Amino acid sequence: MARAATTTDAFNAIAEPQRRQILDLLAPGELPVNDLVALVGLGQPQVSKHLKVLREVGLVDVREDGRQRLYRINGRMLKPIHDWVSNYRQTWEERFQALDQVLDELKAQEKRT
Amino acid sequence: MARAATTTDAFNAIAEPQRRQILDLLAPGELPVNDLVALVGLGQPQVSKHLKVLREVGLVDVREDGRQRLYRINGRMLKPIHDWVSNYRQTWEERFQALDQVLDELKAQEKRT
DNA sequence: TTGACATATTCCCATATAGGTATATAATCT
DNA sequence: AGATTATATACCTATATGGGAATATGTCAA
Repeated sequence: MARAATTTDAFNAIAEPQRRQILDLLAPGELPVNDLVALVGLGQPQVSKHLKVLREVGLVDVREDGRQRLYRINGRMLKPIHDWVSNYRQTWEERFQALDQVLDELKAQEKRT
Repeated sequence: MARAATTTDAFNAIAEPQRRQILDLLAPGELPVNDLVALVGLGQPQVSKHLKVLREVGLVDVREDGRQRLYRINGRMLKPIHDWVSNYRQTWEERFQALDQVLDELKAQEKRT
């Protein structure tokens, strides 16, 4: 068996750095394809193909405007990733937990005084 | 160019569902390979190969114990993913959008008065 | 030492990829 | 209609993949 298709889910779609960059560029607001082409260092067909992948997993929506296609982000599909990764937050945030505890104690003390 | 190697970074490594499952199984605590083989529906060589990928991107650590290798999770490498995804949280948290709207209205009203 | 157990490695194969180039489709302008 | 612009699609190629099967490596036990 080969690797799962990039269009399988958001996990596979965002494994490609260029596609993450495209999403980052779309974050401030919708953009036509050619603007993305100018911003990403890639040819127009390549950008269109990345956009197709992002479309198929629902990470972007398109709107037609004359001969342009305005792409906009739809981050809802990132939630599963966020949820999954969040389960491991404590693994890298132990220090923060300790800090939180200290802060809580300080707060409690402050209240008492 | 082909797809980036699975060992390129955590993004690529966790695109594979079986590898996410392995991490989930390791979440409660370290496990030897054979336990993982029993829990995942895969052959031992396959599991070993997935573990190799996870090792190479630093998502798991190994400890030798006799003839067993005890694998343990190291979620630090998930933080970049968490950070990147978190930038899009507002996209799926409607409450924030509603809140933003309220704030905008308040601002507009404030200007008018 | 011989054998059983635990894990890693090698070889095989079908498949999807990312980027490149050329072309198709569609909308707008002259 | 013909030319130009904006985007999508088709085709090509090198490459890494994930699973299967067989085998290698290493450790313990009798």
